Amino acid sequence: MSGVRAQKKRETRRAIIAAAIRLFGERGYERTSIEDLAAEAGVGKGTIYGYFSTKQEIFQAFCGEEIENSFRAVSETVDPEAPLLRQLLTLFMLQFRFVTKNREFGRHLLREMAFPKTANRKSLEYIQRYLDTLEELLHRAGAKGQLRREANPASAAASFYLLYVGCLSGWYSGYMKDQQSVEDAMEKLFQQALEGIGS
Amino acid sequence: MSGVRAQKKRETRRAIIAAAIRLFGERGYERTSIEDLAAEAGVGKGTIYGYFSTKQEIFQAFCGEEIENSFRAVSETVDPEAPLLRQLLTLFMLQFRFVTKNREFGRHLLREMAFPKTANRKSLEYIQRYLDTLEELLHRAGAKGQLRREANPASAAASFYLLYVGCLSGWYSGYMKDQQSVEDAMEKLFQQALEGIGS
DNA sequence: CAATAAAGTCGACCGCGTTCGGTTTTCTAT
DNA sequence: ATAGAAAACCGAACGCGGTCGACTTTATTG
Repeated sequence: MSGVRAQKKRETRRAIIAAAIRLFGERGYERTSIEDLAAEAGVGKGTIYGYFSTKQEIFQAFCGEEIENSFRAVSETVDPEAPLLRQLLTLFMLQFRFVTKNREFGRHLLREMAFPKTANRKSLEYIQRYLDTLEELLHRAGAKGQLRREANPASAAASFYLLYVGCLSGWYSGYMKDQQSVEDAMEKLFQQALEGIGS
Repeated sequence: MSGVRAQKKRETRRAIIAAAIRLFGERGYERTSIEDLAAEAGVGKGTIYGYFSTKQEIFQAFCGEEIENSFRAVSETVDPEAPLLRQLLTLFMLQFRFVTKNREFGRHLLREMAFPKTANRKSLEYIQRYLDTLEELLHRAGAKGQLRREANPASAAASFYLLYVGCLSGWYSGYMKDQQSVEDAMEKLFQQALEGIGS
C-alpha cells in the first residue's frame, strides 16, 4: 500500500519525458538516440521500454505539451470579430510559424498524424482538436450569416484543415520555399474554397 | 572504349531495380532488407550503394513504374464527357483502389511525397504529374462552361489534389474505415469545393 | 520476519540501414 | 603486353531501435 513503487514509477516517467523535451528540443528527433534519452534520464536503455513501447510514443508524449501551448497561443490571438478569411489565416499562420521554427519536429508530427504506421488514438485526437477549433469558428461565422445556408460546418472545417496541411506539405516538399509564398497560397486556396469553383 | 564496364553497370542497375520490384511487390518495403535485395540481384550489400545512396531511393525507382501504370489506367477509364464531379471521383477512386491494394506501399509513398525527409526532385515530379492531369481536366471543364469565370484552373487543381490526399490521410489515420466512407467523404468535399462555402 | 511472488531494471544482443577499407576488375598509356 | 590509375565490388563493422533474460527491488503472505 505504501506506493513507494508507484511514486518511483511516476518520477521515472517524468524524468524520461523531461529528457525528451530537453534533447528532442535541442537536437531534434532523429538526432536523439534512445540511449541518449536513457542517459539523460539516468536509467538504463531497457528501462525506457517499460514506460514507452516505442520511440514514437515518447515523441507523442513530448508533442502533447507543445501542441497544447500552440493552441493556447491561437485562442489568445485570433480576433472573433474579424472576417472569416482573416481569422482562418491568423489561426493557421500562427501554427505555421511555429512549425517553421521547429521544422524537424513538425515534419515528424505531420507524418505521423497524416500517415501513421499504425492507426493510433493520439493522432486522431490531435486532428480532432483542430477540427473542433475550426468548427466552432465556422459556427460563429455561420451565425453572422457569413456562410451559405447549405454549408455544413463539419465538412467545411475538414476542407480548411486539409488545405492547411496541404500547404504545409507544399512547403516541406519544396513546392513553396518561403513563408510568404505559403501564406499567399493559403489565402488563395481559402478564398477559392469560400467562393467555390464550379458555376 | 569497349564499354564493358558501362554495360555491366547498366545491367547491375537493372538487376537491382528488378529485385526491388520483385521483393517490394511481394513483401513490401519494410519487410525487404537491403541484403535481401543484394542477394536477389546477385551482388554484395555494399555494391547497392554504388547505385543508390539510400533505400528510399531504390523505392523511388520502383515507384516510377507503378505510378506510370496507374496513370495509364486513369487515362483509359475517365470519360471526358461525364460531369466534372464524376470525372474527378472516377480518377481519384481509381487511384485510391490501387492504394488500398498496396497499403504499405501507398503509405510510404505518400509520406515521402507530402513530407519528405529532404526535399527532392522525384517527389515534386509525382505531384506535378497529378496537378497537370487535373489542370487539363479542369481546363476542358472550363471550356464547357462548367467553371466560374474567375476560377483559376491551377489553384483549383491544387485544391482537389489536396482534398484527395487529405481523404487518403483520413483513411490511413483511421478517421474513415472503409472504401465507401472514403468515397462519400471525397464526394462531399469535392461538391463543397465546387459550390463554395461562403455566402 | 522469512519466503515467495511480482514488478522493475539493466546491458548484452539482434536485425537493419549505411559506411569504410581493402581487394578485384576494367581502362588507359606506353 | 604491361604497369599504373580508376572504377567497381564486397563483406566486416558501426550506430540505432527494439528485445531478452538474468538480476535487483518491492510487495505479499503466513
